[in-house]
Amino acid sequence: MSLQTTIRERLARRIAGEIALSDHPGQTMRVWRERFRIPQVVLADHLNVSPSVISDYESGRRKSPSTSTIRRFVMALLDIDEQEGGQVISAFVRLMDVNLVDMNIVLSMGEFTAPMTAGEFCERLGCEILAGHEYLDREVYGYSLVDIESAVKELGSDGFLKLFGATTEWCLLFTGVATGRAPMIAIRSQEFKPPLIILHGTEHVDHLALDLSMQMRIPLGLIKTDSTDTLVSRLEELVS
Amino acid sequence: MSLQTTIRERLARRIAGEIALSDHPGQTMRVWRERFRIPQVVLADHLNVSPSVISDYESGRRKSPSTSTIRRFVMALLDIDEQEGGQVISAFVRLMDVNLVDMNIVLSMGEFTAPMTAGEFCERLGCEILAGHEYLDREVYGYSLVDIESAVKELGSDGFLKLFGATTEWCLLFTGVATGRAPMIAIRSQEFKPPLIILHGTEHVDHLALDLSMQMRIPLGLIKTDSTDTLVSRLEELVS
DNA sequence: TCTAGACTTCGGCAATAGCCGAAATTATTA
DNA sequence: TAATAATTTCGGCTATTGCCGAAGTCTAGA
Repeated sequence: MSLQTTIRERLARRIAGEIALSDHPGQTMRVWRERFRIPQVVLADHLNVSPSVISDYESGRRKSPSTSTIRRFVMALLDIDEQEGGQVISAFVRLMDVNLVDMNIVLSMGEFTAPMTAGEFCERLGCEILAGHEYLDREVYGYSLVDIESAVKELGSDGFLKLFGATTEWCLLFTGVATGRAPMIAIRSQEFKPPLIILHGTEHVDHLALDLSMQMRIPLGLIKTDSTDTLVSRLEELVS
Repeated sequence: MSLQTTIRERLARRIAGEIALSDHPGQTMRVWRERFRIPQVVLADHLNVSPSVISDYESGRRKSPSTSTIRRFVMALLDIDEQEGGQVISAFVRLMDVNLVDMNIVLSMGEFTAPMTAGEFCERLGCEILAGHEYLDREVYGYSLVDIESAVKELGSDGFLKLFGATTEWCLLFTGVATGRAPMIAIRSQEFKPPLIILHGTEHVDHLALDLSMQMRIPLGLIKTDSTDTLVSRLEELVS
């Protein structure tokens, strides 16, 4: 069994488990279908059913789908994604080794359909750039939104290593930030650096954080959006 | 959300996912119920159904149970185990951080209902003792059977650390062993040592492995059983 | 504004699931 | 060996699911 197969099986099991345990399995089915960005008609076609069948499930008409329905649903998501290059599967692969999504450390992540520059990304997010203006033409391929408090509590240094290694070429956003220095210090000790760092959850960024940003030649942004949920929504809009 | 809750949720999702994805969900339900060592009558009573209902599911009379059935089943397993001290949940907790069971690194594990000495464990397994006879009175609380080839391929040194840290006071068995030196070298570099090491998969153990065993003061056993599956079965008999 | 695409709603029907309870079988324990 | 406990089998009944297909709604794009 290859590692790739193991990862696909683990992702399948993760998805199937979430659906099976959900109080609203239909809603959870929709969440995952939307994460895979597969239209109902495409999924229905793949499963040899009418699109209304998918809609009936997702809308909750059937309160308790059978296990065979779940299995066919999940396998279809993975098969279709693989036929299209495995984009979503690979996004999850990057982070599953240290179970970041499970532990609510990574609140949201996504790969852009086309890369954009750090400057363009900040502009679309309405993000204030504090440092590293001269590096804003770097390309960014995706983002991970990290809850710094959970990360510090629950990850050892090897976990941080994997977190940062997994997100090379992706913007790292940190929420729940106090001064900004903790994530910058953590990143400084890593070999791999993200192309862009964005902080969220504070009005004031420590000048040490700014210094580290300049020292590492990583642009540093700040979002003062009030709510983490709002930030998650806006980020997810950028990848849809 | 506490870490403990996270672990329980992850275990629930793991179990539910396995059942939902299985070609024979009833069999998988039985496998997990037996891992939790819960009789059908106890589970039925907890779920307010007749024992024949559980038997019907597990025997495959219903080919495709609904998600609500799976959810109730899984939650009942966890609830009953918690009412009895969380023995099975804690056995899984020890190993989930590095996803060893997922990756087929740990092929089997179990906690004894009562601790036994290293000597007694070896005797019940029909295991030849190569070294460390004077340490055989140490108590052993459980076992983990590790596929050394998978472990070496897929674990970094931090993974080994967690593997060995998690199994303190449990016998470590290694299968797929060639000479025996690799696991001994790996263990030598760890702070925590198991009370007993047993090798499987070779007829001859390298004398360096024996030296390391004596140096670390860990009894070393050897099982020449032909089949890994047979070993798994016999180990599982010891914890039932 | 119109068209196309995506999704929803819902009636209807066949198939299957959920469960009871009785009787039988198998396994365990005293 | 006998009693007890655990599990299985199966008929039967009600409830729900799986799915079709038609018609409708909403959104996006030309």
